[in-house]
Amino acid sequence: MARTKADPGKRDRILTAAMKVFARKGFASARVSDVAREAGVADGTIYLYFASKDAILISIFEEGMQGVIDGLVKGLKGIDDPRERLRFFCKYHLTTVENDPDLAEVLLIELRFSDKFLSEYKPQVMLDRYLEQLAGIISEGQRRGIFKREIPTGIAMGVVFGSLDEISLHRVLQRKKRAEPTFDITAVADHVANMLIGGLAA
Amino acid sequence: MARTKADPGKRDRILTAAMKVFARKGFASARVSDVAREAGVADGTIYLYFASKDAILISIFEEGMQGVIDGLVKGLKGIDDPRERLRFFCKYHLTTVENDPDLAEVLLIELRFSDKFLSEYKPQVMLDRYLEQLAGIISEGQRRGIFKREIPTGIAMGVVFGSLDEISLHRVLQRKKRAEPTFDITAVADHVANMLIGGLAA
Amino acid sequence: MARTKADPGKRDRILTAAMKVFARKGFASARVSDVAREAGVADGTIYLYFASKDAILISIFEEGMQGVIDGLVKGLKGIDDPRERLRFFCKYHLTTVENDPDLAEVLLIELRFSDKFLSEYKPQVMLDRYLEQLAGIISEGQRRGIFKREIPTGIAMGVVFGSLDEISLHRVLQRKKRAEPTFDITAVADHVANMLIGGLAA
Amino acid sequence: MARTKADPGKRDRILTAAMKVFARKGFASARVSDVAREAGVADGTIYLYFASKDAILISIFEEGMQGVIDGLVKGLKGIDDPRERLRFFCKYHLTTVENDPDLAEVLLIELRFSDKFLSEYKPQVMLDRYLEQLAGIISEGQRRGIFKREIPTGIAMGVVFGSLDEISLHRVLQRKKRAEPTFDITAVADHVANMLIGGLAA
DNA sequence: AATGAATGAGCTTTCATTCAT
DNA sequence: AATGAATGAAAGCTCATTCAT
Repeated sequence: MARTKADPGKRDRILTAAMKVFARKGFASARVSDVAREAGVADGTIYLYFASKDAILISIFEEGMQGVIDGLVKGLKGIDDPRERLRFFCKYHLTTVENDPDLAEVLLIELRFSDKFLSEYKPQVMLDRYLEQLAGIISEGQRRGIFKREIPTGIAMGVVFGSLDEISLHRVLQRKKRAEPTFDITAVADHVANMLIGGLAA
Repeated sequence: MARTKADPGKRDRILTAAMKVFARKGFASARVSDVAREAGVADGTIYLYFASKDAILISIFEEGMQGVIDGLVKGLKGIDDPRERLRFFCKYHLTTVENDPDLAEVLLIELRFSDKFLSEYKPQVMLDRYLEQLAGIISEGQRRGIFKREIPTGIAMGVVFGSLDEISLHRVLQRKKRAEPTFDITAVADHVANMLIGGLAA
Repeated sequence: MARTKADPGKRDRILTAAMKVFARKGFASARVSDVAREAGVADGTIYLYFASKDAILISIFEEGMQGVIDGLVKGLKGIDDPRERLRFFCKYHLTTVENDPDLAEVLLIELRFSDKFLSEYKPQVMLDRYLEQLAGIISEGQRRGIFKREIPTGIAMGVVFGSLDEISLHRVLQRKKRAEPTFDITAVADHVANMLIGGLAA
Repeated sequence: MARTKADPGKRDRILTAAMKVFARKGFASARVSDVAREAGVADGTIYLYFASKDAILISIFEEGMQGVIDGLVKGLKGIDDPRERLRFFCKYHLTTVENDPDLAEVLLIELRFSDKFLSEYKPQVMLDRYLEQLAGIISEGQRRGIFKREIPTGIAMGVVFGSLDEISLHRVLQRKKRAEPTFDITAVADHVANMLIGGLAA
């Protein structure tokens, strides 16, 4: 029952394969045997490392988000100005998506809607830990009088996160159509950050 | 075979039921018999009005988006100032989602990712018609020197649409958890519009 | 329950339509609604004249075979020489198939194998009444010393009926491929009769 | 997906079971689950060896006819006199049917009418390869002046094949009614061959 | 530990039959 | 008598999961 000490490299290979397959076909339409083929293992082997198809998705959520959050927290250390912290958040989000689009797609899409088919799992929890960081940046900026106080923090968070999400997603989808992106991702991040900082500036 | 002159009310009932069910469980996880039960008809009846499960989803896309676009275009008529046009876009988007959250959820989620399981259907086309309106608002504002010219239109669109999408989605998800929304939707729309206009203002 | 005095012309139209449809697609693959459309009536109307899809097939069997047998018996009246009676049998069989290929196809194919899907119906009964005539011709010829006595009557019947059946079927299938038949049907009948009479002649 | 190196015995067991079931109920009325039960496997297992229900039937056609044709060709080797070749053809046909009546029934019945429900498959091709052998026997006999030249070869073929087909079928159907056959099959073959040779003899 | 053939529940879809109009 | 929309019981097929090897 997936409580095993087996080759940890194999567990990772399955997880990576699953990201790729779930990103390509969507979780519900992906088959376990697709994941197995992609990982180069037999169907049954999957079940030595994961209890079910759902469990694979959940592992991607937990471990993927954890990695993303860790990187974010580390990057924010040492930046003080809320404007620069916000700019970093934008850059971090967009480059992370750019660098691991399969993980990004699963996190951005499947994670958010997984409550539709995953009963008993609260995916929001991991996402909230990510958003907490953003909440901190904005509310601190407001406290310091750098960001407008009249805009409710939750709404500002929605604008920031939504912008990044949409732009990430757009690039991911473009990439699938093999379209060459018009702008370099850091240029995009600066434009977005400028616009958001402009909108928030007191 | 959808070759029927029958009770158009029944076709609508099926479509409405399908929206509800697809919104609740996601298209891939929803069963045709769920839709039938929700609509109060027999499973087979569905197939008198729609050729397949996919065809139901596509009808929701086409007819739903068409209604949304028509309403938007009509509402924008008579507004001249790009700032006010943008504000109207925000309000329209958010109230539309608020008023028909099932339709919104299907359009926002399933429409965008349907290329993963619907072969041969290009959902993006309808969505693009909606986004064209937004593109028009922003580029006209830039032309008139009201909005910053240095921000690429496509990126600004991503920020606007992403913000609205995220906030809509957030409210839809909150509603499912039966949480009382903190703000009235028009208040939210104004905050969002203010922030976006602030970010864009030349 | 199909016990009706309604328009007998309509009953016939349904029967004729059913022959056509069953001939074209086979009984099992034909749909009742195909028959209805071909007959120009509503699906439900079928059930005012026939108790079930099976009942239509059985009616074709019974009424079709009865007509064929009546014509055969009438034609044989007045022919005395067993060789000429056999020749007439061949001609009659082949021209009947040629003139009403839809009926022929249903009788030749579906009737003979209907015990596979029609429980409780003995199709052989009607066919046996037809074959009885052939049995009479052959055994009388043997009795009179015109046909070989050493060949068992049943086997001779099989050869005669099988020949005609195969050739009929072959022509029916050719017709479907819209191939022009090489020989006129009466010429074919004469060749076959000659060969069979030659094989039987004492 | 039939992409398997698995137990070839199982594939054969499914094929044999399918012959039995198709022979008993007809292809169209037989259910895949009937075949599975008869073969002693689960429904899904069928699909590890065959892509569809149709594919099972086609495999029976191809492999069954191939075996029959191979046996015929081998048996005809070494026989020179067209009369003896024809006699062998009769014996071979009738004993083959006698020895594997399920296969025979599927080949004789379903193969010939499969164009009614199998789109895109030309079953006639395999049957024609069998009939080619017969055509060769008859036309060679005619060339040598042993068989009547005035009878068109195609018609003679129809008589020969139809006779054998009818008699085979009759025995198959008798067997189903558990009636004891009156004659040994080789005796029948000799009677038939005598009659046919008599009819053809120059 | 790893395999992959086998399983069978559950899905979409079809179509003979019914029945309110 | 006639209609045809509606029904719902199957049927073919898929695929997550199991388990003998």
